Amino acid sequence: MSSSQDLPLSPSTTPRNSPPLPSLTPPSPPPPPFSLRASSPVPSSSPASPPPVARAVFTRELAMCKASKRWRAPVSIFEIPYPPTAAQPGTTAGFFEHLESVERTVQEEDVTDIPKDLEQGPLILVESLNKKRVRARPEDLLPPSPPRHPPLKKVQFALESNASFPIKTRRSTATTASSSSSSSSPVSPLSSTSSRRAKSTRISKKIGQKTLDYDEPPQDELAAHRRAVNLSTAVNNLAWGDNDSADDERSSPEVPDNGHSLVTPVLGGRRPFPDDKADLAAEHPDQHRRLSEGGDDQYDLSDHINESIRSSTFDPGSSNATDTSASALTPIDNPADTLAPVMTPASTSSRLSTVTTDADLHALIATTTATTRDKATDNAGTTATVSSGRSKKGKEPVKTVANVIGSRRKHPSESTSAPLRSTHPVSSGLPVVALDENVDDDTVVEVGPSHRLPQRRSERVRLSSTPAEDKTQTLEAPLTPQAPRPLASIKVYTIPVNMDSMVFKTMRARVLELGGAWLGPKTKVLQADPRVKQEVPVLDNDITTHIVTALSSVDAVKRFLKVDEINPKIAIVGREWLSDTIMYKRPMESQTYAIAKAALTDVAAPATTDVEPTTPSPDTAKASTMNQNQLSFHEIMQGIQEGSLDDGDISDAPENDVVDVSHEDPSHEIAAPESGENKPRGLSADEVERLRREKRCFLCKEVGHWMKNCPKQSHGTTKDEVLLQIISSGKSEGSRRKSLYQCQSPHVAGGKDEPRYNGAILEQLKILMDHYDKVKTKGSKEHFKVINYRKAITAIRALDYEITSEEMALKVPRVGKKIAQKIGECVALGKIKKLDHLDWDKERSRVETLFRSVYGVGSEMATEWYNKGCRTLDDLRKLPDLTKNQITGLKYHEDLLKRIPRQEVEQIGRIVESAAKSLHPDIDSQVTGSYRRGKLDCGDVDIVVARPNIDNGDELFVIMEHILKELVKADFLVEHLSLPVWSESMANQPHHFKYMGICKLPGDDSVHRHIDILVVPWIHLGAVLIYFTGNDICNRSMRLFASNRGMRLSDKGLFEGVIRSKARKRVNEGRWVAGRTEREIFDYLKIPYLEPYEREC
DNA sequence: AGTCAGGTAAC
DNA sequence: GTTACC
DNA sequence: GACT
Ligand SMILES: O=c1ccn([C@H]2C[C@H](O)[C@@H](COP(=O)(O)OP(=O)(O)OP(=O)(O)O)O2)c(=O)[nH]1
Ligand SMILES: [Mg+2]
Repeated sequence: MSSSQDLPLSPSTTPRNSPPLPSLTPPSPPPPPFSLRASSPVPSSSPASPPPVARAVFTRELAMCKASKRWRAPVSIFEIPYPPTAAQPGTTAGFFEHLESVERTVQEEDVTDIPKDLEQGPLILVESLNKKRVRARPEDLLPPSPPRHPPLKKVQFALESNASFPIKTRRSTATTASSSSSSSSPVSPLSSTSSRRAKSTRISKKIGQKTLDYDEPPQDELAAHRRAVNLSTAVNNLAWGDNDSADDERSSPEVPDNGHSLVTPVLGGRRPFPDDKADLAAEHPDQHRRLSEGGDDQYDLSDHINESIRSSTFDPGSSNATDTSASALTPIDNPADTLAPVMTPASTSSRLSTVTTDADLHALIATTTATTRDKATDNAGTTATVSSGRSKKGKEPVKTVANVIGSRRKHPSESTSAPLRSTHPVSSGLPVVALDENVDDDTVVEVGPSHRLPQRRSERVRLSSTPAEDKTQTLEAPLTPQAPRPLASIKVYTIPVNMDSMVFKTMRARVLELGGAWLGPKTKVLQADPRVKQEVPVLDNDITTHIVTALSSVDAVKRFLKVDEINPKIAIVGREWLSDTIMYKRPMESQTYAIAKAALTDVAAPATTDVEPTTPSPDTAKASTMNQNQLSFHEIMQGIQEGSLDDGDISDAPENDVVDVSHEDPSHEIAAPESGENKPRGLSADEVERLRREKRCFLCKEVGHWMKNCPKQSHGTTKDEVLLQIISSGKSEGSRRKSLYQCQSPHVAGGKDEPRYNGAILEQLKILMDHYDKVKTKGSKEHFKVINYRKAITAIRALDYEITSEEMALKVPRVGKKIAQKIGECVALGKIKKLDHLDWDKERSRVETLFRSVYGVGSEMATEWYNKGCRTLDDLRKLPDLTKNQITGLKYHEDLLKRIPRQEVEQIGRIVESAAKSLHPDIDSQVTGSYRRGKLDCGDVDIVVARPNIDNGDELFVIMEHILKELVKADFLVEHLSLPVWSESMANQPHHFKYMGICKLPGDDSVHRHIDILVVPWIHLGAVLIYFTGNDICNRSMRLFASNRGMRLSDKGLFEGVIRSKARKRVNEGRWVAGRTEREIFDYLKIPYLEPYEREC
């Protein structure tokens, strides 16, 4: 059982000091990147026993914690790091200092090591945090991926599964709205037809608007639109009181429930998968092992729950720990810890995996309720004696819930919708970076030799050299003007429409520098300028090689150029072609970036960013159109009408698709794992390396980043960071790390007190900040002012000493002249002068703050409404133009303002998890957000869901759909704030689905809670965890850090080779380089790994 | 003087 | 394109 | 408002 040996420690699990490099580990079968549910080495803690290494870490950190006086054994580990109110002292400074120190490290090494590597060819130097170096092949840097075959299998399997999941008969009636009180679920089965989706889009909109009149709402109307109603509509109506109970009856039965049939005797090693995906599991046993082994037997549900509660010590700390199963299986070392009512990752996940039926889910909810109540009785947070404890109070509710559930459950056979079809060929591609395959070979670039340019040389171009020569470029001599002219063969005509002017300008500059010719407009005229069209240069059909545009169709291009025909030899490509061409310094293969011939819909809007990389097939246009039609989750579920594409979609040559997918994926901005790289496949390893180097130089030279980066890399870090480091290291002796733990000890007792220093200062600065926040958040400057106040406040809060003078304050990172002065006043006079002459309208700020506390109401509307005379929430409720979210925000205003105790967060987490697992036991979930950072209470519940090795949108959407359906059915989700959207283009690509809504645990006295659920691709999990764990300031800092190095960090991963205009606006996508695990990203950025609790910046 | 993250959904 | 939110 |  204990499979600790199976789990190569994932990078993330390992302590900072530990060596293992993630990417290098995996031999053939990629190791399970990690488990969502990481239990980890958090500072104190002695959760379930972790694998050896992790254990060592535990021990070490535990020792540190104990060293700090305040350590208390039996308490939840989170209480230690987190004082109730304040973030731990030292954290802030620590974070920045952290980045700062990283910068140094990077510089030193980059300069010396990299060159060396280059000489050695294909190898790329990778440095682990602990300075341990390892050489890895480029592909090792990429997500380990499964090989060429698996992907194929995946696809095929998807197809098969489709067959096995016959599309449910979509009883449109299911869409009906029901009263919230009623138990039925409004959710209807999912329809998988693509065409339907397309159609439904519009319908839903209509309906959506209609729902706004919920007050007087014509049930008839609802009935009329029944088929088209989407989930949100239904639910909202339901919540608002509209109801159609009759539907309940109908819909429930009709909804087939796969969950049921899927249930399989769980566990026991490689149990077969419930569905057709079994073979997939077989292929990647590792990935499935974790959960499979989690529990060998079916547990009694209540036992699971109790167990998880009892034994839990959910360690939010570790990120993608792979030791999940290990910890799950290992006995708990310290019984005392088990008292903490924290969710145990391991135990929970493994055990919950047995929860596969509705009944189980409901039972879980019921049990949860009981548990909750018991705990409420208990001293929160300490003991959760579920078994005996929950008797009276607990039972009653449970029963009730159970009954309800029971009735509802009678239609367990409803099924989850069939997996969405992923086979559509057209949908498989997105802007492709033509690197895969042999770029060199296909050379093709239609640019056609025929139009080889004469000598129309662009400005500063020098003699050209082949791209290959570029490789000579080194850090030392990066930007020689005599650079080669790799783009000498192209003459581009770029249409500025839908492009940012700075981006346009930057692209032009790059093209000229690289030897290309620029035939179109030299600048982008402001849209407002009506003359824009008149200034468009005439298209030269003879010499132009490429037309670059953000327009969505060739027809649109013709219209813009005012021409009837365009020389077929001219490649009409999306702007991605140009940015990639610039990035790689070689003409990309045009076809990949070709735009649609014609748009079916005239909506040629935002095609800008993602031009369909369609192949010149007739389907192209269709595909792009379809992409524009996004359907809400709901619409799909209902499978509204019949669109014809449906069949075509499904029947589309599966085999070809399979093949295509495996090969095309790499082209996606987020390279498929198997592609081996996001790096150009057709390029030799050294060329790849060269590109990497060039990127730096490139950036430096052109964009201006280089100037900043270069210096940084060569000498110092940015001032901010250096300063911080010096300061922080100077003042609080023992490294920040230490301070981190140190801070935990002093004041942090579990209680509520906030034993922090500088209380008066913090309080007054907060008032000022709030003031500025109210005044006008958007006026650009005020916005950042508020952010900086927040940073300063957080930094001060993290201090472990009292500030006694202005000078002293000035030394604190992120406290500048002005704030230091204010602090000086505060310590000297007891009050910040400014507070006295704030000429602000106190009433206004009070009211606007109140308004803004309503979900969906921001500063703009708050101000507007105040100006209109509104003063109370009731005034707002009467407004006619409220959005749906504002309506629900008002409806649950009181509840939503309440903080959520960790314990409740865990309960909610378990419910969502069980819903997810009821579809597939190996689906994993983790509560992130402030919970994972260890906060004692949270503003909402943030949950991430993923399934090992599942990356494509279609499959993920099914998971999301299933979860929502189950939770709505269980009356757990009572209102939707934002629903996941589906479009055909997501099918074969990684895609994130986000749900935001309001949930409520069973029980009359339970509070409505805001919940966010993300269902994400496995390969993006690390990036998502970083993003969703936050905090926001930490995210922004890391992103800025990446940005300063020509990279980009988002929830999709870490990208390199990102080009930005002078205004710092991004010009291209960049190449995906990391994202599977958190550690992978930290490593690539060369930032020492930060545990979640260290991310409270 | 210019930067201050990057993304999504809803309208 | 704006607003609000993560 | 802090920092480059
Ligand atoms: O502007 C933002 C807001 C949030 N996030 C990320 C970080 C954050 O941790 C996570 C979840 O957001 P949420 O609003 O739930 O914040 P939280 O950190 O979980 O705090 P709270 O306790 O208020 O939920 O999303 C961002 O990246 N940028
Ligand atoms: Mg949160």
